[in-house]
Amino acid sequence: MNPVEPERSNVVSRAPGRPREPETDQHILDAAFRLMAQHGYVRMSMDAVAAEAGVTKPTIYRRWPSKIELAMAALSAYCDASRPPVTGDTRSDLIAEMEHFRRAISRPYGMSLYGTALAEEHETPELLVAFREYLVVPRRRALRTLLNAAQARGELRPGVDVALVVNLLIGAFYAQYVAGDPLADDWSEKLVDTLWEGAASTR
Amino acid sequence: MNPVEPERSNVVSRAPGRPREPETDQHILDAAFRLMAQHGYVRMSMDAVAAEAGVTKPTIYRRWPSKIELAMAALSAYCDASRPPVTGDTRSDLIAEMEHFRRAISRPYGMSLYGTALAEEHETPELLVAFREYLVVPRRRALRTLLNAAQARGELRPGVDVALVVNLLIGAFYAQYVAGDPLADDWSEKLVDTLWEGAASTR
DNA sequence: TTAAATTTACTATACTAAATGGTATTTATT
DNA sequence: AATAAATACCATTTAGTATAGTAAATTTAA
Repeated sequence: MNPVEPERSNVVSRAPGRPREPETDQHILDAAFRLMAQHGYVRMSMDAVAAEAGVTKPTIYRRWPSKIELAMAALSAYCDASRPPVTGDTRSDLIAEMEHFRRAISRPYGMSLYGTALAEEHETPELLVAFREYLVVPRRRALRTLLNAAQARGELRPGVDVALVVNLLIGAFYAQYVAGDPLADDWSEKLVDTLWEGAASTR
Repeated sequence: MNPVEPERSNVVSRAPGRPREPETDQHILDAAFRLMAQHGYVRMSMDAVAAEAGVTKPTIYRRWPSKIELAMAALSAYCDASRPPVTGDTRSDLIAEMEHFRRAISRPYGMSLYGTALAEEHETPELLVAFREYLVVPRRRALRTLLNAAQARGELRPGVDVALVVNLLIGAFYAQYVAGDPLADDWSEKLVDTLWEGAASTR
């Protein structure tokens, strides 16, 4: 997933020859990510990536052997490991995590990446695999950890499937977006509370 | 959204000239829908549609003026108005509707269409608009109707946002699919029950 | 110490082969 | 005569490559 490193005969001493421009890797990855989110994988052209990164095409191909490799590297590089801190209060921790998610998909083109990853499922399955690994799994794992802790503290109704609750939480955002409705500021709070208390009026 | 009809000076008498092949419209729409679902809108080529429909490109362009118009027509034609019957039992009606949905996105390429519609949000926004109108809105409306009736019967906890419950129900499928996990046969039932009773152990 | 040789990175440009949306022209059918 | 359909075509775009020359680093030799 990382750029192809030039061979080195000696680990300590610098390799001979002109060293790579140090900032170029990131410029290319940023451009690729942005163009893929905005236009989709198919419409992300290598010419456009080169132009936006301020380099030429051979400079890209020196680092990544193909368009799909570049796209996967861009997803990997974007992978946002920063998560909201865990306090131990289940409700506020869930809301914080969902707010983090809401802001992510409220960014410009924040949801389009989901689209192109799903759309490429059959043509370019590696893209969906990478997308899941770098952008989907980390958030799901964080939510699962929160809910497992709540379950250990006896805060969950017996028999509740934690994975299903994760799907309910995350999916509600997808559904709202797919429907074309806006994600209001108090959405995360209402979402967590409704799911926590349930929809039914009687037990 | 319908194919362009040739002008007719007289409603009763037949229009002059060679009549259109009667089944061609549907063949083209079927091919367009299938190819769009399988390969995505960008990769759905007019040549491939023509080949799969057993016609030539000008035959398509006689009916729809452009690729995007054909794609929207294909979505419209696919629009599945058939819904499971409503019995009045909220739980079983919800489960039936969700099972209907589960089967739809479990079909081959059933979810890829969501992907390409989302991916085209900025390049071809008409596609997402049509997708919402023909494939998203009908299902959401059916669920909303079910839940409104339940609410009128006092079956919902006071203050519950019906639109939010719709998002929770539908979105859970999306989230499961995006995560790459299979949609088991008892999914709809577990989903409805979990959401109905809530996740919390105490009131 | 210094200059040349070597090695690698980068730019610029052109190119290929294939695919694509759309059309002008011709032929077939009623 | 009038319309539908088929053939052949066009202009453009695209991923990827090839070539020629320049820039920046190290290695080697005088």
